Amino acid sequence: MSLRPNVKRLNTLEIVAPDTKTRILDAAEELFMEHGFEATSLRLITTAAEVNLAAANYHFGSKEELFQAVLTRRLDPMNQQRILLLSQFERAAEASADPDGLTCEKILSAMFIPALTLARDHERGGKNFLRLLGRAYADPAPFIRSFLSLQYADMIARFRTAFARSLPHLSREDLSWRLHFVMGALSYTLAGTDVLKMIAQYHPEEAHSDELLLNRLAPFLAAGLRAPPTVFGDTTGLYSEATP
Amino acid sequence: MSLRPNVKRLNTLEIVAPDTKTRILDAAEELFMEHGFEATSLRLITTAAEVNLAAANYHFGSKEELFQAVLTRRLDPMNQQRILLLSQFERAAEASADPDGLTCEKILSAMFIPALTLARDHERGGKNFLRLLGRAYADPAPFIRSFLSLQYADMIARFRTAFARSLPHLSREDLSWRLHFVMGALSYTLAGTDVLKMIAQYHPEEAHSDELLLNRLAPFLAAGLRAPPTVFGDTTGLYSEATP
DNA sequence: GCTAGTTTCTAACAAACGTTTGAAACGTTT
DNA sequence: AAACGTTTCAAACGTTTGTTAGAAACTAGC
Repeated sequence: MSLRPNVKRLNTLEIVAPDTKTRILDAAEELFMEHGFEATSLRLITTAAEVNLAAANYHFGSKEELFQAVLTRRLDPMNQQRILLLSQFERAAEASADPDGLTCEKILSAMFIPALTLARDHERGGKNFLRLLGRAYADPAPFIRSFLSLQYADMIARFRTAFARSLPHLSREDLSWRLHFVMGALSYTLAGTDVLKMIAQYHPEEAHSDELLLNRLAPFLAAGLRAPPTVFGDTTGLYSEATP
Repeated sequence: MSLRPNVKRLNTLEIVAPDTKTRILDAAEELFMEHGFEATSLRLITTAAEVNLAAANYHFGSKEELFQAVLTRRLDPMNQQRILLLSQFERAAEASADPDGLTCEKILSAMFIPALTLARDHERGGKNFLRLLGRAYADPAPFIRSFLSLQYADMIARFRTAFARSLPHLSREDLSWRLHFVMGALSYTLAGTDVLKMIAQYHPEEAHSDELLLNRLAPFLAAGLRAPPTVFGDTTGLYSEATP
């Protein structure tokens, strides 16, 4: 795999600028992150990409399709990498004849590592993309919501069965809720700006901030996942006693 | 307190339409939620509010100030209610001479209940507002970020000390991280559209969906908060073994 | 029925919006 | 050097953008 994908390489040494399509995607990724889908204009994108205005519509059809292309470019490989990593972990656990199978932490790390790798690899692009993803999660536009749930369906289904095997005490409903909470904490953490500040605050010298993050988040979520199941009809009194 | 705040009440019975300021706030709340700050135009807002265009600038000064007014209107009371409820819980625990003080679940419920109450009380407004808040969290615009961190500072500080008392085994750093994760899961859950679908899927007949949500989320997060503290310099091998 | 103060209104500003069209320029293959 | 399919380009379409100035309409006190 090339170190700089989508960059035309002539002869043996000379490297020319990325082609129009890639330059539009790069500029769009940054600007959609900064302003959101609706508020980002094609003029702003094509100007930043140093490309003619009509090139966006020519290569991608419409603004919506461009937005989906920006997401697909990184989201699709990331989710496939997650599935691949999970399968590797499962095979390794089978080979060692581990009676308990995979731990929650292990499954969680199969979800996190591809995201963290993405954030680190593409210097600015990766972090920008995760923040863009965080914005997309919060956008109620129908075409974004249906696109995202379609993109995630396979990967979520795959991890759900893995968690179900690792957490046999949970009902299907409990597992659904807790998977939802896990996704929330993960996307919020990866998309937020506060995490960077927090790492800088406590470990200003540290270089391996991803590992640091993973070692905080995985135990927290694993403990939540392993909590006792919800008792049917349980009223802990947490809610009722404080509300009229 | 009136059942319908900001609604002018004449004599004893007659109720007239809300005043211009409130109508602008209501329309802005819904439209900012739907389109985000940048992509929502003052013309769209004032048209929906059935109010003259210039009224928005006259009453609020600018679009940014209008946005902050929309947030402050509900966020400020909600956070004050959270602090109040936490104080009530603390006094009750002191009165009963509970040796352990407040449980995590109790502190968490002091955070959740005001938010859930908000979502239920104002029929559409409350749910819209929480989703708007979710969007605002994901918006990197500087004036939004600084406004939000200012709005939350007091409330977060208050709850941090409460959690610190309840979780003495956690270092200051561990607590910071886990509070961050808690806020992430909470805001993601309250803002998301998927929660409503999930409740409808598993409990289509149920009416008390807030209590249901609280009874799922609080135990999950409490278990995460109570997880063993991070060991200094610990490398669980979760990260390193799967990355080059 | 006048006055003072508050609120609403019309009108206007230059600038930017997504998309389409048809011509110009490009690199390859006959 | 002609003909090809692909890509880039300038120009234009009718709408819409946040904000402001000043006129008009309203509400209250006297």
